[in-house]
Formats: sequence, C-alpha cells, structure tokens
Amino acid sequence: MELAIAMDRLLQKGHAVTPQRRLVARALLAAPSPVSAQELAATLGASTGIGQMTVYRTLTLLAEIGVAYQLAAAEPDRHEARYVFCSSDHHHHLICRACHTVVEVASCAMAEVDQDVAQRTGFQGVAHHLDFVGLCPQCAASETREAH
Amino acid sequence: MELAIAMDRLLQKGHAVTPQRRLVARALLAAPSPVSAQELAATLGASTGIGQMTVYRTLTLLAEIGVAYQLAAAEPDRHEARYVFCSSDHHHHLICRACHTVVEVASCAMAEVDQDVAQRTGFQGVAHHLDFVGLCPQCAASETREAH
DNA sequence: ATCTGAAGTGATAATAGATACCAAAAGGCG
DNA sequence: CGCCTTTTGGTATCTATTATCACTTCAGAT
Repeated sequence: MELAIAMDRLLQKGHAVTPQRRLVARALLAAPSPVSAQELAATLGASTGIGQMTVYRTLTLLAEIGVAYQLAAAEPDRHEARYVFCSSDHHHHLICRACHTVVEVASCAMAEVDQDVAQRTGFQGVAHHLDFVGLCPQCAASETREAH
Repeated sequence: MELAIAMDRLLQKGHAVTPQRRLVARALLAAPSPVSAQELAATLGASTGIGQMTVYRTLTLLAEIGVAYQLAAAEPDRHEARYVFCSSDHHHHLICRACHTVVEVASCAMAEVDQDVAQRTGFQGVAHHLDFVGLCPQCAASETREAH
C-alpha cells in the first residue's frame, strides 16, 4: 500500500505521523485528478474537521519529502497550486487539458539533458521542472464529435 | 530590433499597438531577470502612469502571442507569475536559483519526446512545460567561497 | 507505561496577487 | 477624417496563501 510508504518516509525524514497527515495523503492518493489545497480542505474539513492550515502545511511537507508533486502547468484562470500523489521515483506527468486526468510518464532521458545543459552553460546542479499537457483519447474523441 | 517584431506580431494577431503595450514590452525586454506583473506595474506606473490592470492584461496577451513566456519554475515563497521576453521560436530557460539570471537553452529534442509520449499514451496534441534551474557559474563560485 | 519537550494543529486575522466593472480615452480601418 | 471597436485605468473585490498563537498530540527516553 502506497500510503504506508508515504508515512514511512515522513518518519524517516524526522516528521511525525499524525492522523491528519494520513488523511490528507489518503485523499491525495484517491484523487482521480490534481487537486488544490482549497478543494482538499473543503472536502476533508467537512468530513473530518481538519483545518485548512493543516492541509496547506501537509501538502507542502509531502511535496518536500517527494511524496506529492506540485504541478508546474497551471490551468489558465486558476492561480492555485495543484498537487498529485507520487511515491515512486523521479518521473513526469502528462495532464489532459480537458478532463485533467494525470498519467505518469516513465522517467525519460532527462538526467542526461540536465547534464548536457550544465555542460553547455557552465551552470551547476541543474535540475528541471517539466510537465506534459495534451488531450487524452477520450477527450480527443468527444472534442472531435462536438466540432462535427 | 526585437521590439518591432513583437509589435508586428500584435498587429498580425488582430491586436492594437498602443503606447502602453510598447512600454510594457520594452520594459520586459530590458529586464535582466524574470519580472513579475507587480514589479513592472510599480516601475512603469511611477515613470509613465500605466495602470496595473494594463500591465497584467498586456503580459497575458504577450504570453498568448508568444512574445513573452511565463516561467513554470516559481521561486519558493513567491507565488506570483514571472515573465521573460522571448521573441524567438520555441526554446527553454535555464534560471539561476540564486541570482535568477536567465539563459536561453537552444531547443533540444523535446519535440521528439512529445511525439514519443503521445505514442505511448494515446494522448493527442502533446506539448510540454519545461524550465531548468541551476546555479550560474558566478553564484556557484560565491557559494563555494561562503561555505569555505 | 508514562512523562516531557518538541512538533503539530486549527480558528481567526491579515497579506497580497490577480480580476471585475465601467466610464473615459485612445487605436485602426473605411 | 470620423466612426466603431478596442483599450485603458481607478476602485472595489475576490481568493489563495500565510501569520499568529494558544491548545493538543506525537515520539523517544526513562
């Protein structure tokens, strides 16, 4: 179970495992598409009484220890951060620009690209921030239909 | 002169060329590091009387027509959008995490990566959102010195 | 098991980046 | 040159996020 792994990582990094953190992580894991802190706070607040401060702090913390990822590609007109659960190693996300479904993209050769960029520019400790955006098969189909 | 190209593109896309838009584009072009709408509005507002609404709208517009780019890699603790001027074709940005200098990275093989991702997932119209972050040579040197 | 210091929580208030609205002032094409 | 549309900008407002701080809970040591 992925949740246990996430909670373990909390402990390993010197953070407490609290019911609230477990609930936030579980909600994030269960979400079918990227969620914002606001959305999680609304849902969890109503069902469990967790305060929004805790949701914000927990999401930030989960992102810090690598259990969550804050998407770089924000939707237009929404300037709020959206998160997805990801316990596995470095990888990227492919987001449907219609329904916002997220698919993980197996880590490609970006490490080499980082190295290449570093060599060509003289920068050190080069990392990257990368998301893919596209239309998932279902949305592409329905969009074609609507345009008839 | 890059500014003329940018203004031309405005016209081509059916937008008016106004003194305000010229000033915003010029300020963006002259900026040595990514600037936020707030910063531009403060500077331009004081020196030319341009309203902040216009700055926000113009930056959004410039980003839409491809003359400006809104960075994906936000600085921690700053949740405001930062823009850089870029009239040339698709490319990426390498940002120093200390001094925020921006270096353009010649467009790599990302188009092929997009295609590859599309094939493997069935998504259509796949694009990406990618920034690099690192330490520029100067900042790397001074950081090493400080750590002594 | 329980004690204890440190970490986590949450209600409220405050901050700040961004947007809505609308009257006044331009721009561009005929 | 003149009209119609687009653009502008002041103010009010929204909303996501952070600050504060008293209270509670966790985790490791005794």
